[in-house]
Amino acid sequence: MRYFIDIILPIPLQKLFTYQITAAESEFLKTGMRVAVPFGKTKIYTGLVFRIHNQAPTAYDAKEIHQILDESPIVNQTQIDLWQWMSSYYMCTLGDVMRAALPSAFILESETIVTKNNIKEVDESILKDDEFLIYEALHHQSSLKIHDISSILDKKNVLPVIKRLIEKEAISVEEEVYEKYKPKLVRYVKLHSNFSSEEALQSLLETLSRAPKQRDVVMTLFSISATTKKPVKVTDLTSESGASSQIVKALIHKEILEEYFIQTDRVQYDGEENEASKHLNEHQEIALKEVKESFETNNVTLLYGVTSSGKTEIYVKLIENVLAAGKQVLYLLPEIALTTQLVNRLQNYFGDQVAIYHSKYSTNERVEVWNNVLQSSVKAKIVLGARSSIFLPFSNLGLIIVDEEHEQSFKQFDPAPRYHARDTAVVLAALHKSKTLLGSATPSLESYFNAKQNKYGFVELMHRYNNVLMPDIELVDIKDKHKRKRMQGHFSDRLIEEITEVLEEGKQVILFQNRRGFSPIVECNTCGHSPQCPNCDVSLTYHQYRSQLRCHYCGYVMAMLQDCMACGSQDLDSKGFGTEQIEEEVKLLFPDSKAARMDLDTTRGKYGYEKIITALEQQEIDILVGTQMLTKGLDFRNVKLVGIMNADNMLNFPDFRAHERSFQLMVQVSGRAGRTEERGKVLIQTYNPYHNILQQVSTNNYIEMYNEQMNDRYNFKYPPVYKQIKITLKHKDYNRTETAAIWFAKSLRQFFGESVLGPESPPVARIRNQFHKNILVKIPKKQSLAKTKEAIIKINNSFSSIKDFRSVKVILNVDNF
DNA sequence: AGCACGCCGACT
DNA sequence: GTCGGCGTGCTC
Repeated sequence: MRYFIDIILPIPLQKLFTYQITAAESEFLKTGMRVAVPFGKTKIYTGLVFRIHNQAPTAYDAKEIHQILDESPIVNQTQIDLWQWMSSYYMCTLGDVMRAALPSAFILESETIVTKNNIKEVDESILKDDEFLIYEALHHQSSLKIHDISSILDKKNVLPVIKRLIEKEAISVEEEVYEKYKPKLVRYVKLHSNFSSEEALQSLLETLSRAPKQRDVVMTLFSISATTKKPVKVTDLTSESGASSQIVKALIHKEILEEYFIQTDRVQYDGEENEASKHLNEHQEIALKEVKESFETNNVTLLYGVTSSGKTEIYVKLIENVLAAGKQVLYLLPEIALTTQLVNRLQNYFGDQVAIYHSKYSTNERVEVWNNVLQSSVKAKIVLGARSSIFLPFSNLGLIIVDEEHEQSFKQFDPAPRYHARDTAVVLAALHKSKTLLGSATPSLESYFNAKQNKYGFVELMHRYNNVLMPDIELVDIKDKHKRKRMQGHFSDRLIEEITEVLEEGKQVILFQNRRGFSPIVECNTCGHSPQCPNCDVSLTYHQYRSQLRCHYCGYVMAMLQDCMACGSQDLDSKGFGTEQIEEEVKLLFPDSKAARMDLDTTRGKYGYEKIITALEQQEIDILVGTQMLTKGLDFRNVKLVGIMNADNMLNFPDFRAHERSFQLMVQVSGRAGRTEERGKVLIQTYNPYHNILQQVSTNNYIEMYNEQMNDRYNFKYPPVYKQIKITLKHKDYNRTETAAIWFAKSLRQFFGESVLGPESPPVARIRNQFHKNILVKIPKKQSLAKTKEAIIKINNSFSSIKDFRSVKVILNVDNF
């Protein structure tokens, strides 16, 4: 009997790969364990065991595996089931899903290691110059990596040289796989065992009397271990005794102290233990009861609670119930380390049972969380994380909460798998036979639609906590203000009045402008030329701080121009405005107040975001200018006024969801105002105060917005009424992209007729020197999604068998919103 | 996706 | 003449 395994490789290939194993290996291996396998001519890849069987492949000889990497599975069957669902629903390969799911430290790659061939002496005269250089280098170093060789020879392609050296039997190469995850070891010290007896200790202290500093260290060690009765960390010892690490080193060297290491988690919560959860008010109690009732008949429930209604407290009560039943909880929230505020709250209630998982975590930190979840450790009873936390190895999930359910950052756009974490969470919960709670103050149309169709349960929470009034929203017509010359820069007289008043009261202001930088377009007043990105079809955005022009699509940067590139005129003007410009105007208008800015440029780095939030909480900032980052669930006690600088640029965004998004964004930003006793104020500046969406925002009328938008969605066949798949073609040659797109669309029309839209060039037709074309397939509810996808895959296959089109990249995006 | 192989222009 | 550019095909 022969044994084989089918494995998933982290590459975008549809097929699984079959390798040979021995009988013993077949006993040991389980689905979900990692193996290192040779792949292609040289490389060694990490694969995940999918299936163990006895069917020998017919078309080829299966290779043997290189190594088994795990003692027990790191991925469970439920996860594999989820991966399969994702790969079929989102039209990507299992390898794509695997790559996204596993922390990168789990996916090892081999590195080619070059060593000297010691078997026989090499006649150095037959070596050419570059060959000799490497041969020579190996006399000093026992092994070299490809990268080292590149730098020795100072050229990119060194493989031919290596090949020649192998032929001359001067060197040999091997592939080395190494573990990327390094457990964090903390250095501890204790008294060397030589001095365990009373006399030895006595004589030691005498010897040390002539070395006062060393004596101090030893005495400090005694006092620390006497008070804490725990192992003593080297860092604690040095800081307590004030001695340098050199002295400790010397003591270790003299065998007076002994060092040892203990493996520790990188992320630890060392705050206070459980604070009892808060009492719910009557509205929250009712909502909680309704959610529980809803879960009796529905797998998914939508909790629609206005901003500041205290949804979190309801979540906390539900989490308590699930924990009491001995199950795990996944709490999903939108991207960014917005977590801080919520993390603190949850840790106050649940202590170190809360684990956190998001993109700013290092790969080592992720492995630790993964392992804690895998072992159902108490440290990971509750996982709080961004979209990728749906991939963690839960074994008995009791509840998934998707907070701020409407947020678009739950959808991954690039790379594949292009999944929506909210929808995937619903499937994941179903696999665990548990429940999903979606929460939002501005539900996405699709979730509200699902609730209305009775697909989801529905619970409302319409009272703000402490009965704080909803903010008072005022629309300011800046067209009129411009006419009457009542504008100063981008500030209307009304906004200035309100800001002044709020600042006098000692309260804070948030100004929202959904565009970063100083101004998006720089234009020459003489010839009208404006600097464009060389790689993308967009004009460069002026960033005054650092005086640069930048492309927001590819990251291209150049110094700000002194004179026009086309005509040399020095009369340059900037059109449009971003957060930077607003911040500057604030500083001019309110010189006595402290202004700060929060956008992608100021929140880089692991703690960039937190710093600004803390400063705002500590009231070190009076006026905060920011992009949509501001909307993400922040809870500020002292903010009384929110100003939206320009509502029109969001409303006019060319996307079928622009109106829905604008509504959500504006309601969410408005919710930041007046979260305590006092009623907050919101000013929205716009050229078109009669726009329906603005009217609906100002009256907080979600239902009216929903009905009106749904009407459009019905009429124009958009989601959630129709399903939709977007196909994007990319290539560096415009004509080829176009012919390819026309061919693709034509083939699609043969199947789907009028449901196919395009091909169309997106607003930014070229990004990073690649031309884009979009085709949209609209799928009526009654049309089979599976059959549609099958047809698309078939078309895609015949597409890529056409020679001219093979180099055109095709991106399939299911539910591209 | 990588990576090797193979075929063409621009340099020592 | 080689170096390195990229188009093509394959990976158990």
